[in-house]
Amino acid sequence: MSSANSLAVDDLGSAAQRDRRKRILDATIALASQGGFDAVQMRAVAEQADVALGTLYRYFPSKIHLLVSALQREFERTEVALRDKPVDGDTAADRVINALKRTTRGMQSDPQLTEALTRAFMFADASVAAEIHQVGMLLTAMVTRAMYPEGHEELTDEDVSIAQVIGDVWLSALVGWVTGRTSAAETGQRIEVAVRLVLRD
Amino acid sequence: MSSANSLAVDDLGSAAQRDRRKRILDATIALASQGGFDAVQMRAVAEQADVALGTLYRYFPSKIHLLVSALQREFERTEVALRDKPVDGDTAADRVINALKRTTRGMQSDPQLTEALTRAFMFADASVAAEIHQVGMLLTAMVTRAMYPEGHEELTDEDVSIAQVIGDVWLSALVGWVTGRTSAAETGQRIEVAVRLVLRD
DNA sequence: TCTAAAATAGGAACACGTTCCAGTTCACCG
DNA sequence: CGGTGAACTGGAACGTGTTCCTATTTTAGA
Repeated sequence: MSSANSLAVDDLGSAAQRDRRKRILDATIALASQGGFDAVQMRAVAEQADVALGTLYRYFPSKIHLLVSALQREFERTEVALRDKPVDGDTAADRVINALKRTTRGMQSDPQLTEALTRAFMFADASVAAEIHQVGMLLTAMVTRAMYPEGHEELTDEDVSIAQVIGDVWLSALVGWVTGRTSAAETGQRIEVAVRLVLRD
Repeated sequence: MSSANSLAVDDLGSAAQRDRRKRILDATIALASQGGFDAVQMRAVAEQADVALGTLYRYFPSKIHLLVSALQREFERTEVALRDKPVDGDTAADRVINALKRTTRGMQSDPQLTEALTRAFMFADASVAAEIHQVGMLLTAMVTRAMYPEGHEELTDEDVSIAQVIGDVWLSALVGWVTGRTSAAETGQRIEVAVRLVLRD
């Protein structure tokens, strides 16, 4: 549980290895997108990625690690997209709401994928803490960037706390939507209300 | 999936059935308390509750239903306890913080149980929506009661939104603690910061 | 009290996540 | 080039959630 993880973090590896990793994550996303969490079966992922089951487990030590890593990759793309094409809005609250709505809309356009990734994220236990933490950082980074779009100097503790609260609400709202308890409209509403509560400029 | 659930909600049933249900939930809590989510194995629950496996599934259609129902029962007890012995505090924020801290402290005194119940709650899918919704209602009820301790006439939409936001943050913080990402102290801190953000009297 | 229906017991069987192993291929070093 | 260890393949095997089936017990109604 300490050595052996030559691939654990973002450890390079050969080009062939990077390619295998990519194929695995691609297969994961494809299966999740089609059938959600239950459809991401380790044997199916291995087959579709053209690797042996044991190899799949060498790259990702569990189904949850696999899905959270997929979520991380998707989130990184989202973050880059938001960076390339920043949201507009006159106040911090408006910008944050727009950023989250854009992201949420993207996820809601692929409900099965969102269900798979969200449930994996929520189900993760302590062994996935590192990956979970990465995703959390990305999320608060996206929120704080929307709060302060310009190349910004310093974030206060309160800024970070606010971003965390917004992130928490966003996750809970997403879980509510994924489990069919709240509609897409209600989800957006709930996020907007929360942002306006904590960001009263 | 539509009829057949004569026991789904809180449907009475005979005294023997109520007793079986209680034994099952007791066994669930005992096993969870001792070994967490993984220790709540359906065969073990059935054996400890002195019930056949098929009977267990007649009462609770899945492990997640079982654990969320256990969470619901625990939460109902918590809610009653809070009602019997209301928190004190001069402002709504103080009272809410005290109520949540008391509850959180209770859960943190049994980490394995909390891990089991929290993870089940977060992993639940659409088929558990009803039970999940109950728990959510209990949570916001606890928060709004702390906000307005007196027999209160009306809650505004904003009151409910505020309580929801607080509940969301509390759940996220709990997940963070359960997965070992945040310490107990940080968890309390995070909740307090959020409450003070949304409840500025 | 007798009988039909519902509930329960007991346990086999299946699905999928996970582990493990024997054999093969690949990458690098001398 | 040959050898050595790591990585990979293919697949068997195991554990636990879930389903299913038959025999037995309990319950409710006539």
